[in-house]
Amino acid sequence: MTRATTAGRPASGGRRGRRPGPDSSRTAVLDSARSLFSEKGFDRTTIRAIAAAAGVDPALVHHFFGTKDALFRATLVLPIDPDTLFGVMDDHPGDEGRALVARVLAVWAQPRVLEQFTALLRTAMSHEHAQVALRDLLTTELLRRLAERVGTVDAELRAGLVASQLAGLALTRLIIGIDPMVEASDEQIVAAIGPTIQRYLTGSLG
Amino acid sequence: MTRATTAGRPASGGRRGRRPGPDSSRTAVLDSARSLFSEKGFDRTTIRAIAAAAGVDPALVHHFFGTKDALFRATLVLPIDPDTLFGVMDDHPGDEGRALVARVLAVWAQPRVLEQFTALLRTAMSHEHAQVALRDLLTTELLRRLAERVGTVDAELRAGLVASQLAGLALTRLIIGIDPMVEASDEQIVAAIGPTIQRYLTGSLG
DNA sequence: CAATGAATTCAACAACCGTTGACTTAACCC
DNA sequence: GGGTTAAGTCAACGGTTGTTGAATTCATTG
Repeated sequence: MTRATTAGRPASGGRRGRRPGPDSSRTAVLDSARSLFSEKGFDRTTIRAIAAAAGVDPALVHHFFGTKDALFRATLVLPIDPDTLFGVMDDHPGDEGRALVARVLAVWAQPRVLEQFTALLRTAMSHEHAQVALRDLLTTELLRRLAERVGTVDAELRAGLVASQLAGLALTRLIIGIDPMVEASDEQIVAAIGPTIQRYLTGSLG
Repeated sequence: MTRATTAGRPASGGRRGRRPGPDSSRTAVLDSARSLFSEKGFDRTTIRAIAAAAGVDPALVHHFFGTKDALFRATLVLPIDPDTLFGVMDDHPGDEGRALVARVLAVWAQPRVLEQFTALLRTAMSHEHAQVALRDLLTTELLRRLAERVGTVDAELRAGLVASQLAGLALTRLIIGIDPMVEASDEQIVAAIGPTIQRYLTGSLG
């Protein structure tokens, strides 16, 4: 419960000046921004809407973060430790695929992470900055580490295939909402997609 | 070469009134709109930019299509015949996965189709209309027909899994541009992803 | 060749957006 | 407790956007 203010619309009564009490309205702005960016994407989210959701004046957003792009970037300090993500693979030799999928689903279950990830995914579709950011994130953080673990000649292609299946899972399950993918249990997803990842990692691609 | 005008910026010299010659500037607007929607998505594409690319006044766009949403919808008369898409599966019994992937790649090779598809995908990320449109397109046109062909009890989940891998392929290869996925040849993609689709269709999901 | 209608442009409106600068109030430090 | 600094608001500017209505020119038909 780090949320300050009741997140209503105007300010606390319309008064001016500094707020009394433990005013962490900076994090309130960040939370509202994360939520709105995640829900509507970058372009359809206005600074005024963020400010209103945080119960704050629009000018305060600029006071804290400067520009809208900067606010978006501040939203994206990702709490996903790649080593934690891939470390689980070491614990299940021969069954890395299922382990990785289960891990990914567990990570997406964290609301904060889910919001950041969907916001990045949504924005990356039409905003060049986010597109580059997502590509770099996938390439350097994900693909590179995966390729290192695989070690074979076609490691990069294998890592790309893994990314493609996981990206498609995110798209159909989190963003677009294809019914059977949304309603399927985590266990069903792991059972269905795990072997695919396993084959992309270590199987034959011929 | 159905394109009219040289697609410059203003009009033909700045004159008023009706243009002489075979005025197919309506389709010029449609082409420009398709191209820009595909490149930048719905929100970041302005009617003024579309008009400029078509060498036409912004007001003409409204004269033809009314609202911006209507123009977008007019852009989306999809030339993908689902039966043509899935018909290829009948010709390769037991190898439907590879056949379907190859077919999908061939369809994406058509510039017109590629533009419409990427525009829809980009816009579906943040625009509710397009999101519903894409979901319905996938669900009724794609999943339903796929499910009919599969016929088993878990047909819907299987169709959803197919959609997830194909959507991820589109995302990484067409939109975000993950290097190994872009540079891979069609044959490599078919060889790698075809068996995945095959397993989702007819294999064991346990 | 006059008349009708459609194609096309011009100019502008109203709304909204991101951003800025001046101002006010509270918290904090010596 | 006075002074400094940061939090917070207000009002407004300049730009862009979707959209509209009137005016103008061409194609077409009788």
